[in-house]
Amino acid sequence: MRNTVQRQIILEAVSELAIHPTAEDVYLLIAKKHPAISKATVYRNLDVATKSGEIISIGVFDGATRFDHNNTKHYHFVCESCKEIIDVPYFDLNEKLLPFPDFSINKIELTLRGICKKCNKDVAD
Amino acid sequence: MRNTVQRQIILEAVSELAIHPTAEDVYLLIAKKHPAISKATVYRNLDVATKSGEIISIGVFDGATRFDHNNTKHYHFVCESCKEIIDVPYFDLNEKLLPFPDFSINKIELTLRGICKKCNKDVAD
DNA sequence: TTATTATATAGTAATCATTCCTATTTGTCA
DNA sequence: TGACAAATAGGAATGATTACTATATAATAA
Repeated sequence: MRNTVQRQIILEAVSELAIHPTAEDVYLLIAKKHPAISKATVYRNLDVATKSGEIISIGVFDGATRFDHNNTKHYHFVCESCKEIIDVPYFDLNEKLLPFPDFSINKIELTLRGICKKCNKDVAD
Repeated sequence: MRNTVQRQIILEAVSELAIHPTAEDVYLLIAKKHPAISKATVYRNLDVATKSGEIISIGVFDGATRFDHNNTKHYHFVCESCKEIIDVPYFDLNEKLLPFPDFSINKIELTLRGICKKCNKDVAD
């Protein structure tokens, strides 16, 4: 894997956006300062970085894949009202998964859906 | 909601396919016996049935949404080798989620990824 | 440092999943 | 049975992503 300028810029953009951007989000942010970087390069680099574990890809809604610069173990909460995706701290599920020895588990994806604190408050107002 | 012939046929196909078919899978199965049913009708009915809770939609990979005739609470395991999607029995996570009172949770989506028993055996051979 | 070479890129076309659109059909209910 | 709103068929349009190809550029060795 070659260390290209584009690759650096793309990964920096994922970190800068922080809040689980789509490939399109990343492309749009980059395009301001680096209009020559093509969308295909953004997609390819996000894919490569996901496979190498530098970032995480999550599929939560709308079809568009989202990317997470936080590559440590954690889960996600999606607010059905404001659509915000909030990181949920990791907790261990080993004991819960003991009853399923047939599955050799490499990865656990947990997505909670509901209403976030802020949106609940809005309703109360 | 009107009870159309197409609707019945589509929901029967989801049950018949059982193993988490895509809209395309459903369409192809139906097309054999009912070539006049359009793909748009398949998509629309799968969407309506998902919203009414008759079936469940899951997004696991490939971009294509998959549908589950089993509309009871349960989780999924995706084999990274054979790509099979296997239902995992429901287990309660309430105690694990107590530390997150800010989230008003309506739905829990848990997807495990790894290698299924059958594929693990194949490697051993 | 320079030449070599294989990999990455830019730009665009193509593909795939899904939704939209509209004339026509068909459940439903009076 | 008739009226009408809702659903359908079929195809066009959209949005996300991948494929393609000529060109550019990291990496490596001389």
